[in-house]
Amino acid sequence: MTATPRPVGHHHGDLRNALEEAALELVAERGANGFSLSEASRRAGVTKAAPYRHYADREDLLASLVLRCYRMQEQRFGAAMESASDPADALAAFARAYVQFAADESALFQLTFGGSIRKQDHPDVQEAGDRLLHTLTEKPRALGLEDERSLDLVRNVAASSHGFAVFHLEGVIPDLSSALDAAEVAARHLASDVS
Amino acid sequence: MTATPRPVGHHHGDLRNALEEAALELVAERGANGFSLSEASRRAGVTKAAPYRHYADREDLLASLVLRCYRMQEQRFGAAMESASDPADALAAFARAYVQFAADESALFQLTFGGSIRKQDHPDVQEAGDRLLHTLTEKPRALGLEDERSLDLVRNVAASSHGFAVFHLEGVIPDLSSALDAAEVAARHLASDVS
DNA sequence: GTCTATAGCTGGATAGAC
DNA sequence: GTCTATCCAGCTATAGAC
Repeated sequence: MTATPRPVGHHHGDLRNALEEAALELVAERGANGFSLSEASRRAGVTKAAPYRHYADREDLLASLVLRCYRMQEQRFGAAMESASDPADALAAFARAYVQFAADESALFQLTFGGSIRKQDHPDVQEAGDRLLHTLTEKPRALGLEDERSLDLVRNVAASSHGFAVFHLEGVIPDLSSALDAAEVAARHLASDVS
Repeated sequence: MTATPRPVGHHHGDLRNALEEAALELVAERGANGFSLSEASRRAGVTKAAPYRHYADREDLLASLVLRCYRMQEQRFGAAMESASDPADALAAFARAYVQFAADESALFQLTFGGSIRKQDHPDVQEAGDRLLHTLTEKPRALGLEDERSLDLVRNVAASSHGFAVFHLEGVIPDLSSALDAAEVAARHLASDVS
């Protein structure tokens, strides 16, 4: 969104990236469904045959973006929790980072969770999602939580935060600060749970 | 889903309904994007010109389904909270009903929140969503909460529950009972909030 | 690794008969 | 209120030249 995809003429070193950026533009403009290989190729400055050198088909490009989403989340959420010194703070930071990510990367987020791709058909995507969850449990675990408890909490905080993120994007909670705060409050409550 | 849409030949009394049922079938089979007027018409046993007697265009049919979703939610969530005798119980019941609804009516739910329609373009949809939220605040209000507090709580519980609903549908929390329980726990925590 | 060209299909929407 | 017929646009995907 910030990186201008240069008005290219012929060949760039990185068509994959140009196509994926164009795809995100399309999703941002037209909604989760508004993506087409043809239009993305047009915007990347290549013909619509070119993508097939890099992707098996249309879905494959989308799947690549979903993977990118998981990778970015792993990085951002990990960074957000890094400096926390107890599980509650870690989960609070995670919740805020979750909502913030959805706001910052709304196209990617919508694409990942808008049902645009059938994740069952892409084992690597499915697996990346699982791995993300497990990676994120490491921090709270390192801060003293049991394995299973940490996994449960991370999953529940993620779920709850997801709802606040969606409600923010949908305009039900228009104010980002409110959404961030609400997600954090919910996360801290879940973290204090003793059941 | 339970009502077989009869193998019709010509004219039914209720093409609108037949088309909308077919649309939900399509969403269930192919994902939130898998809907097309052509295919829905085919399944309803009419030509693809017929829908235009009932809908301005493709989006109009989808919008009608989103309205149906809001109407059903209003009814189901209202019923769920009915017998509650204090705000916490009401919100707990609301949370469970929210997740249960998503599970029962997953096609309708995905369609409503999967970005299939641009709600901005349909003022009636936007308004129905707002009204739903306000209607739902009545019960907790009747049980003693202040107006603003009730609205905030209902919105936050809805958001949190939404996340659990989505995570259940996405397979992150595969077990429905777990999702229901987790949503309820989160709701009760939010309800006990004093900030 | 990208281009041109093309095949083949599906979908949205309209006009006019019944 | 549905049908037939038709138009046009857009998309996915492949073949073969450069």
